[in-house]
Amino acid sequence: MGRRRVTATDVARSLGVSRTTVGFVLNNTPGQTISEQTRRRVLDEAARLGYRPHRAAADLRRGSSKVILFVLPEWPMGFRSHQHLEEAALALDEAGYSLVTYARQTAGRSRPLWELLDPEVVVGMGPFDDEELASMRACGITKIVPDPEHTPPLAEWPTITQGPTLQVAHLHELGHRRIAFAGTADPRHSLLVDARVRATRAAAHRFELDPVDVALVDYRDDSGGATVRRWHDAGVTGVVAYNDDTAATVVGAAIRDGMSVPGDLAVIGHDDSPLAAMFVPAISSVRIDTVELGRHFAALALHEADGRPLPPRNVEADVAVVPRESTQDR
Amino acid sequence: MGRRRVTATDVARSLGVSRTTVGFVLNNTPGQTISEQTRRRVLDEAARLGYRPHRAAADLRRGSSKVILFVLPEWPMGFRSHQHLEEAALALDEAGYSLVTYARQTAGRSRPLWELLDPEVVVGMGPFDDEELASMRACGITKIVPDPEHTPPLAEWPTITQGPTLQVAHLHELGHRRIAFAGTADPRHSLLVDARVRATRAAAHRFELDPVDVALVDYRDDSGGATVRRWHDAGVTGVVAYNDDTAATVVGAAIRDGMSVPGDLAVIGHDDSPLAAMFVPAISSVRIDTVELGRHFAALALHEADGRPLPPRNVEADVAVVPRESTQDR
DNA sequence: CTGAAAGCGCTTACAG
DNA sequence: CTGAAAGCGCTTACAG
Repeated sequence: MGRRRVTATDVARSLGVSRTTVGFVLNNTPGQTISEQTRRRVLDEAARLGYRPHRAAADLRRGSSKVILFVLPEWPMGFRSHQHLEEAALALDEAGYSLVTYARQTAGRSRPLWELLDPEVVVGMGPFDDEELASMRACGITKIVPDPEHTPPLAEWPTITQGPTLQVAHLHELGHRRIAFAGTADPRHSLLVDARVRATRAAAHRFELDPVDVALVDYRDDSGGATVRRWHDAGVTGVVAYNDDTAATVVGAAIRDGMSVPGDLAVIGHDDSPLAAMFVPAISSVRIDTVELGRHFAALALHEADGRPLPPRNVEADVAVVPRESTQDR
Repeated sequence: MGRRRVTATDVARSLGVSRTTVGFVLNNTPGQTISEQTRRRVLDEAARLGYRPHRAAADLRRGSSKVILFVLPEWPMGFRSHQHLEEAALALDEAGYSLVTYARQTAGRSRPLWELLDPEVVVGMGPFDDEELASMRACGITKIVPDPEHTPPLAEWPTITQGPTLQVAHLHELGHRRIAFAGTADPRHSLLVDARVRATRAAAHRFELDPVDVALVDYRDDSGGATVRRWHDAGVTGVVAYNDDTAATVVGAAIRDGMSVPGDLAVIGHDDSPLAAMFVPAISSVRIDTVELGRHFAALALHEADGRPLPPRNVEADVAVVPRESTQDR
């Protein structure tokens, strides 16, 4: 039990071959001509002894870690978004890299994971702020996705704009001419709220709708009620909500205020979370399928890591409206 | 930009002192007598050159990683639970360890993070299954919390039983004699559902309530509706829900079925998530404050890592009922 | 087809 | 108060 770890030297000694040979076999080093018999013997013996390469030693020698760090956005991701991480992990695994995901510790003063892991590439699912970039550079990390020098604003990322565009299209189709946007007051979301506001306004403009009023609501106070009354008085009939939580806040406020949903106010959320289906009335939403997105991020990371060809840019996610009671009467 | 990394040798050479001295200063090695002046010069020069220790080299030499890995439970944690991770990270940071959190990749076949990081201790927020334990042991990881040999079943962890106990007490206080338990059909939650069912039954027994019927509901089908009708026919008047999502499913089903909440059926959730406050009617819940829990886990980890005194066991979290409309009429 | 050997950057016992 | 040196386990150029 408490015996020291098995090293490649142990495997070599036990077999009477050299460490080098063992190394070549275990690393599948190209350009070497190890007899099939030796190869098998090494592999079998390594398995028998329970050999596992010592990561620190390999990293030290290699000079790099084979780790790719995915930094999750500061806004809590919808449950569905996690599937694109799985996709990315698979793609990177095949390429010999390990994907580690990192949720920023907002409050904690603990050191960011990139200091600890020496990742070869750091991939952000949203932009990095200056402090983070400085910290990465201090660690000698130069491979950063998206490229900090040429990151377009979030509001121009196609995967960000697709959802709001569909939300507006849905309301437009149902005959709404004056719509409003409801965001959350939670500051972690503010970047994304901003981006979706812009996308919503752009879409409304394309559909020649009235100017879009924007309000931030908080489920813990009456901001929802006040907002809903104001919108109603101003002739707003449709609401694009930042996400399903926000949509629920707006719908809840409207109902508590005696309005009918969707009669007086139609509301569409974003993410198609379980909440949207559970709510009474059930909340229309937008579902984003992000499997392809995961592969895209993995490809970007590999491009940075070892110069593989760049994947095509501007990937569009697979997006669909999920119509429910909050926009359409049964 | 592209210059190679700064090593401790660089710092020593630049100052005309030995590597050893630099090492002693940088590691704050106890029992050494470095002059304050030298100490300052080393520290300043290291900062000026932007020296950062090479983790892989230090790990290799030290023979250990100074990493403690927290494995998140398979059930998605409530947003509030993350605060105890922050607490733990702080406590460990002070002790010279780094905390890394790891969310199991359920679908992906990617390798678990303990293979990659060589953590000194792996801490689970719930029990590990046999496959995981085998994988850890194959990696030479022997320090595992909770101790796989002596882990009481989840249903006996005080932090698990407190919530259901309060839920039952709340319904009992309101005069309910026949209650039921609603769990989720989502398999990721099944362990925790089980534990809470047992705690609920135990509490109901203590209060001398009628036997507790248990049903699993799924917001995507009519299981909620069928369950609610069955319970109503059986004289059930109060429902302990596994969490707020489940509570919302039950409340939604009851309302859609024409029942009144809490008149015909009182429902209390668990976690005090935003959803509980947003729902119409607002859902009573149980709030668990887990800050102390974080420190507790950190202390357990440090005990394993370097033998610090064991913290007192059986910590109770700070728990409170948050009464809302779903159990009490306004 | 296989082996002897260098060296990654660090920590730390040992010797002044 | 400070330094010369060993060695952690690995990868890989080089030499047979």
